[in-house]
Amino acid sequence: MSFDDLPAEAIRQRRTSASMVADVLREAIMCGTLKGGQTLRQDELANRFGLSRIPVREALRQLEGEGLVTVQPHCGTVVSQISGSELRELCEIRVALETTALRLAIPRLDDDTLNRAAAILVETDGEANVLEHWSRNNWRFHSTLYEPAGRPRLLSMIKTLHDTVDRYLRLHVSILNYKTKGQAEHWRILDACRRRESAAAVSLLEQHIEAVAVLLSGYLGDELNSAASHDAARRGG
Amino acid sequence: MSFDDLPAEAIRQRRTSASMVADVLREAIMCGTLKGGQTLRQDELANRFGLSRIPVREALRQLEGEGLVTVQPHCGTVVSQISGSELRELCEIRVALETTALRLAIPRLDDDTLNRAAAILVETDGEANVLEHWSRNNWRFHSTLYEPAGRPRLLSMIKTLHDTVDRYLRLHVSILNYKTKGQAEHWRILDACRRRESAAAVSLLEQHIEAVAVLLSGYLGDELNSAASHDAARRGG
DNA sequence: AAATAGTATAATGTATACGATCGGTTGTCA
DNA sequence: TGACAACCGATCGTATACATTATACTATTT
Repeated sequence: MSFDDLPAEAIRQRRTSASMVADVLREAIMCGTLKGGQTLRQDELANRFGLSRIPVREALRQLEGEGLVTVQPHCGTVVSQISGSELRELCEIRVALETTALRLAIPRLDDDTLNRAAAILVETDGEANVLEHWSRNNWRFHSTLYEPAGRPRLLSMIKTLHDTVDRYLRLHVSILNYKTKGQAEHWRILDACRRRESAAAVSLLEQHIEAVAVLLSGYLGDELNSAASHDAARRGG
Repeated sequence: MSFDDLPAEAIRQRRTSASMVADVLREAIMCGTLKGGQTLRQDELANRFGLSRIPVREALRQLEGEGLVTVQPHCGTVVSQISGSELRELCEIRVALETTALRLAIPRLDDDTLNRAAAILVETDGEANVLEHWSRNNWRFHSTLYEPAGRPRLLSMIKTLHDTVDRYLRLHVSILNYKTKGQAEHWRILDACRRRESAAAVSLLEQHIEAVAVLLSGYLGDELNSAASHDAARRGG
């Protein structure tokens, strides 16, 4: 993440500075460079980017709309922090949406798509355990299976959820421990897809996402587990 | 929607002008006062609100983050327009999420909640066919059933989807034609919930939302129907 | 000594002003 | 006559400057 020469880059790419600031901050939040709860001072960001506060403020507003930060009037902007129970919820939502996508996609999966998905898994098996590579290939695999469903909005929502969960997975889980298990699950899902066994594939996918939730439970602890047992505690107003 | 004295109102409510502009514009877009495809000029909005363009720009950025408008650099901001196939997609997503919410909620539905849901339906049956009342009570009924699930993020996502679909429903569908059918479906869903018949309730809910999609199909026409038959046409990059 | 009011400082919110970009129009040239 | 280039108005994007608000510290009072 380079904070330098942003205005020049903006001009080169024919985009506004505000958009690029939003991109950089979004990436930083997703990567964990900017951690949840951290407050963002406009002046500091503006200096760092070599801009005035105006485009920085607009970027922050956009990120607020995306739910990545919370702007508190006169009190600064803080990076959104997700609680354990919310993460578990996001996994539940992922199950609902991703199983829908997979169900729609399976009848439309052609050999080319299946081979591309397999190639991604082979590539992931072969390469070093770099966090960024794993995250990237993880999403590439999932989205390859979902894309044939032909549901762009659904895919976009899934990606947002996936990224958010992934952000916490990166911070709290040792990738070395998870990669083997995760990859094995990916292969099983792919096999079920190959055999066009929709119910089996959906079930495996559900377990796969559920496993992520459990993994996060272990690291984020009590709040998550208690939420699972008596989840009526957090009723929305 | 009053565009006047917004700054004074902002001070009174201890909020920023930008937030209030965002609220007013969001409401206007949701109500259909600002129609999809319409371009929003910053100067005009600023004059109307009695503000400079700065808070207006920030409001637009926030709405962009929420997906309600699209900011095209140097070319203005346009109110997002949803195609028929996208609307159909949103209904599919609603089915996935709302059935999940209802499944989680049914074991937790107590008599008080069921009575409140029934009261909303009785109230709706009794009152005049005013668009706003119907929309409002429609959401009140659904959310009353989902809230006991204790999933605030899920509920929030459902509300966003509900509002978006509702926005088009209002514009294109005569409420007089739909209210009777919709209410009848609501009563059937509530009955299934009363009997704690989860599968039946979920199935009825699915048909209820599906009916909305079909209704919109009728009004938005060809694109929607073609999307249903060969939906791979719109694959996302 | 503790609590409260007042003040100073730092950060945010907004207006004004200027520079940059886009779209349409006009004029010229082939 | 058609196509292309230069101009102009309108609109957008950003920097600067000022107003407002919150926080922390100090001083005074009880």
